[in-house]
Amino acid sequence: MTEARWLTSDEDRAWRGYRRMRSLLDLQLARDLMSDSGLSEADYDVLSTLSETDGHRLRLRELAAHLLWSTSRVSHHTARMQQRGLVVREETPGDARGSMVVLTGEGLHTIREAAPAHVASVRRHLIDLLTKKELAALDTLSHRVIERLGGAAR
Amino acid sequence: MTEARWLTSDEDRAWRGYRRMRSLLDLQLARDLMSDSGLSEADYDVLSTLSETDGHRLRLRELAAHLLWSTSRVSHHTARMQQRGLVVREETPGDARGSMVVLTGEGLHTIREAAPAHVASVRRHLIDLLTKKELAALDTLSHRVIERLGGAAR
DNA sequence: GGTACTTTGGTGACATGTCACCAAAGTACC
DNA sequence: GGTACTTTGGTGACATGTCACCAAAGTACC
Repeated sequence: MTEARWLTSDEDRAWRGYRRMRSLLDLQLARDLMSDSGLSEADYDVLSTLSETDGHRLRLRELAAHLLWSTSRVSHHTARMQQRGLVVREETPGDARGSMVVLTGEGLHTIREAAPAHVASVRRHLIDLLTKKELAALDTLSHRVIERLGGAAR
Repeated sequence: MTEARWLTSDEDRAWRGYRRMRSLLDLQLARDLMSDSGLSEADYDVLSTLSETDGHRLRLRELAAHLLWSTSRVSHHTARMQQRGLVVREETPGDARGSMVVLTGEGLHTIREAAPAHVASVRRHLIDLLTKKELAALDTLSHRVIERLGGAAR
């Protein structure tokens, strides 16, 4: 390791701040989302990812790649969401192994109802608290980190 | 709601970037930590929190407050860590309900061994990728968000 | 010191996520 | 078209986290 072994006090402060923001923000957004719409963050992510695609459908493996989840997790989670009527699985034309996860009408309705309150929550607890410069810095630095982690941003 | 209903494209880009950085960084740090030291992030957080206190001990409830965990979660998790010899529970003098979670010698040794590699991982994947200004912006904005969320930073 | 209320931590049932493994289908190449 | 290999998605066992609930102890106040 050619890098310094410890964090400077500025670095440590920023790192702890980031971690704490991350935890608190997560908790708050999850609380708001559950009380406003009865959805978990996982549910919301699945629904919103699907709603942004053509035909409101994705192969299970692609959905997993978008969400950065294992296929196993997607398989289990969508099975539960299917029980609740939010998605269905359909066969993939041309690949008999394939499983398409498709938004139902109810799923689409659910995400459309849930989105405005969720966006408001994100604004209230994060976006509206940042200056233009901070927002720009967050954008730039996060995309740099993503790139280094090979995260082929969507 | 007096706020705008949607995010502008700059805001949306920053928000998605933040979320993706958060997920990728978590996965990478957890992977590094597990392969370097055999610890989960939860284990690491418990050990490092305790190691920073006087006497390397904290009442269960205080530990929960530091970690932003439920007492139930701390109870379950420390029971498992006790099995592995990393912590023990002791009675609290002066409060017969109380449970002190105390780092064992092995727990202290474990966190001391684990810390340098973890710090290096944090540097490599985040800190060293940021400019001075970005680091300062991250510090400032995260503490502002924490404050609004009533998160009485430690 | 008795009564009502609060705090603390634990527990078991259940929800969610991970891991190892598998079967079926697809692909490459002869 | 047969053989070896890869990809896809599912499954069950298990690890981890959440939730509702409880018992025991502590506190306040008369």
